[in-house]
Amino acid sequence: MPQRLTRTERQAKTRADLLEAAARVFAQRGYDAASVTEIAEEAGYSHGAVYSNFEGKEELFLALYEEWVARRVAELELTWSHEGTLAERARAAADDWMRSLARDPEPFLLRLEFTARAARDPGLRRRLGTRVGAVPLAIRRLIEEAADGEARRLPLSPDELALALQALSLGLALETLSNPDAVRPGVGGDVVALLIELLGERAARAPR
Amino acid sequence: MPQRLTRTERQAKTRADLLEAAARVFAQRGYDAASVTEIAEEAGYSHGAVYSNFEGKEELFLALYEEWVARRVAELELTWSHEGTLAERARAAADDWMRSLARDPEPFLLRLEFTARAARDPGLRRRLGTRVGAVPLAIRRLIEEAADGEARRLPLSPDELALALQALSLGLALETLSNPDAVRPGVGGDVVALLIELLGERAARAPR
Amino acid sequence: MPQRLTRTERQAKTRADLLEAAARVFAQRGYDAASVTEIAEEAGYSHGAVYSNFEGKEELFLALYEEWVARRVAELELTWSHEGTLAERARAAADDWMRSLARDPEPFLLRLEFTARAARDPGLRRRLGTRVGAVPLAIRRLIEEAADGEARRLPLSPDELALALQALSLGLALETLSNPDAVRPGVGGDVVALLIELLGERAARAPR
Amino acid sequence: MPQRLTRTERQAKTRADLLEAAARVFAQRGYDAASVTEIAEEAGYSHGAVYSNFEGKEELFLALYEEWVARRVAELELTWSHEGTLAERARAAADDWMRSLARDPEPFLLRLEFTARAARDPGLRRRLGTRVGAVPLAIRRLIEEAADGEARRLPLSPDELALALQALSLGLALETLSNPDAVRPGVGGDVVALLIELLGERAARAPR
DNA sequence: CATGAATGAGTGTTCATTCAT
DNA sequence: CATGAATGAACACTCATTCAT
Repeated sequence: MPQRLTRTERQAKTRADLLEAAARVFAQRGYDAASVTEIAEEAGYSHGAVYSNFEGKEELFLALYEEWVARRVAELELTWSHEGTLAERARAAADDWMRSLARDPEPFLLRLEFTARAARDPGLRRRLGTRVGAVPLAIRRLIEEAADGEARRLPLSPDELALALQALSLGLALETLSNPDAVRPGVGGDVVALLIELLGERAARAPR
Repeated sequence: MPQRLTRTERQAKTRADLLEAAARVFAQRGYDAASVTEIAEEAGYSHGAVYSNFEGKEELFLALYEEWVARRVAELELTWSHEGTLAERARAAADDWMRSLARDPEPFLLRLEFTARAARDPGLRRRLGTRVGAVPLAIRRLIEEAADGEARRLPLSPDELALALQALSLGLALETLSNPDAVRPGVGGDVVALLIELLGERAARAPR
Repeated sequence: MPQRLTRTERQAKTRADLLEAAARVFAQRGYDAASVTEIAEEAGYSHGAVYSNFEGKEELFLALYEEWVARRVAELELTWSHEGTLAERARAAADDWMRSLARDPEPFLLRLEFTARAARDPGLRRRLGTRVGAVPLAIRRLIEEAADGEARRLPLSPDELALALQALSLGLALETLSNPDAVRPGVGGDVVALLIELLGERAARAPR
Repeated sequence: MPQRLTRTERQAKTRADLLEAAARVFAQRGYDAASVTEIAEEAGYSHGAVYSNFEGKEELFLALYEEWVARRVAELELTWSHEGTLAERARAAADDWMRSLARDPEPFLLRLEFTARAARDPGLRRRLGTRVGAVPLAIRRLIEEAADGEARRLPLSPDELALALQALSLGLALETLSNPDAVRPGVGGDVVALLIELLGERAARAPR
């Protein structure tokens, strides 16, 4: 039984090892400065192993990024799953995001590198887009789910509310990176919660 | 008369020529792919001229970026200078920004590249920070100036309102680049104006 | 009946499939650029199959080259078997060679590559030599067979006449490849026939 | 005076050094196996120097090959310049060629490599062709010059005689490389001289 | 016999930068 | 100030080959 699937299992292990090592090395050096050889050696393989398991450096990165996005979405769903009003949940999610950024900014930094790169490479834009798009999709879904009694009446469609919240989060992340001192911890949650409360107040006064 | 200041003028001309060429080449290729030689030749010099006028490629870029920021601030001030309420001005500024992004995304793309790069290079972070910081500074100043009768009563300090508006703009820019179809033109202005109106409504109902 | 010799037959089939695929791929790409994997896949196997049936890439090529030489010799013999004088037969053979070169220059090109390579690799020289040598051998044999009444009296031994005819053919092939326009079709046959006629004329005037 | 042209002279020296080193390294290893770095180091420079003086490895080779061809043509003209009949001169030239091949086969081997390569690369074919073509051109010119009284009456145009002599030489070179034992030293001269004599004899008996 | 994961040798090229002129 | 020859660091990728299954 432990011998079954040996072939396949071993390959899966190699792949996982490489992804783990890639996470460390990309984080430390950035995409360009990270060499395939260093990643492979960090994982205990020859660089050729990367080419046996991925199309190349870019695909390795994209596979890794996909994992990060999935993890981010899972975190978001976990945070959101706690009880509370829409505003409370959104505040929690925003604070969560800002904390994750402070703890480990690398996925976001690498996203920035790749967004710039993708703007000059249509093929990459498509491949990156399908990964990156998962987060706003999840946000919209969560808002819609939470919206049974609440969000439906807001003077902003779930779509555009999701867009605005995501934009606020990304923008604050960018500002934090550019000038950490200018962004008070907690301001993200405050602004997000305030926005939703304000929307709620207007909805209350001017019901459809 | 045309010969006066020849020495200094000539150098200034070379420098200006190089910056102009750099703008074209960086925009077309991105920072890494733009070669010093190509920039110099685009300007009609040899690559050595770059090293006579700038410390190196990075300083050339930073000087150029400084110009872009100054231009962006000037545009912002111009847009803002039109009559109107705070919300109207903010909407105009946001729409203006999104249009400038659609027309010429390169300065923003290059900022993304450099933000990521700066996160791993403290010296660069400092040098980039002093340039990039000019925009949020200007936004805050404009809000404060416009706030004589209006903004002072808002339930958000000018500082944090400026931060939020800037974050919204940057975030929408990032989303536009990642997935152009997801960002309706005009949504930036709508959200920004809505936020300010909502703030105003609450202020009206709950005066300090 | 269709099941008989399955074991051996199947292997022979694989080997034959690989050789056939190798002919196509080597011809299309040249030796270096042809990859073992592409050859194997062209034949419908994995690259490992090549290593089960041949020592490696070089041996695969040499086996293929041997086939080409055998085919070339067979063609030569067929052409030669038509009735005629020595000069007529030689002309036909030369024209035949030049046509086969125009139709499919690859075997000759690969020979050039390998001749150069063999000059720096004694082991390869030996292995290539035994294959390549079959053609001049055949030429000499054909000349001798045809020489009953004729060639024996020529002022050049069959050996050296064979050498000269072969040299003429190879040299014209090389010139054709280097500058196709400089080599009129048919010039090969003309020169070869002329040489033999001239030899015959002298022999007639100055019998041994 | 020794300081004048320093800049230019120094560069010319570098270029010459690199060509000289390239001759040694290409000869020893063949084109593919010769690395740019080894050539540069053999000449006492960094590999970058190659790229300052030549477009790349291929251009370096082609420049070198051009020199070889020029030297070959010069040798040919020197040999030919000795007094004698057409047959005597052609014999001397052929023997000379075969000796130069025995002494230093590398230029010819490299030509074989490049002929094969050029057959799959039209751009290279053109660039190689202009170099290689110089030799047959010279042969034809020499024949025509010597032909005042003699060659004009031969039953073969100078063009085609040049072609035949060149083909014989190239073909014998190829055979020598493939199987040195099969090619008696001097056979080249013998055959070439015999061919011309035979042509002369027929011309004498059947004057135009 | 055939497969395919993993190995690891091998290299041309680009380009920012320096510095002598 | 501007030139441009020379430097040298840095790297993804291909592919023949091996070997466990």
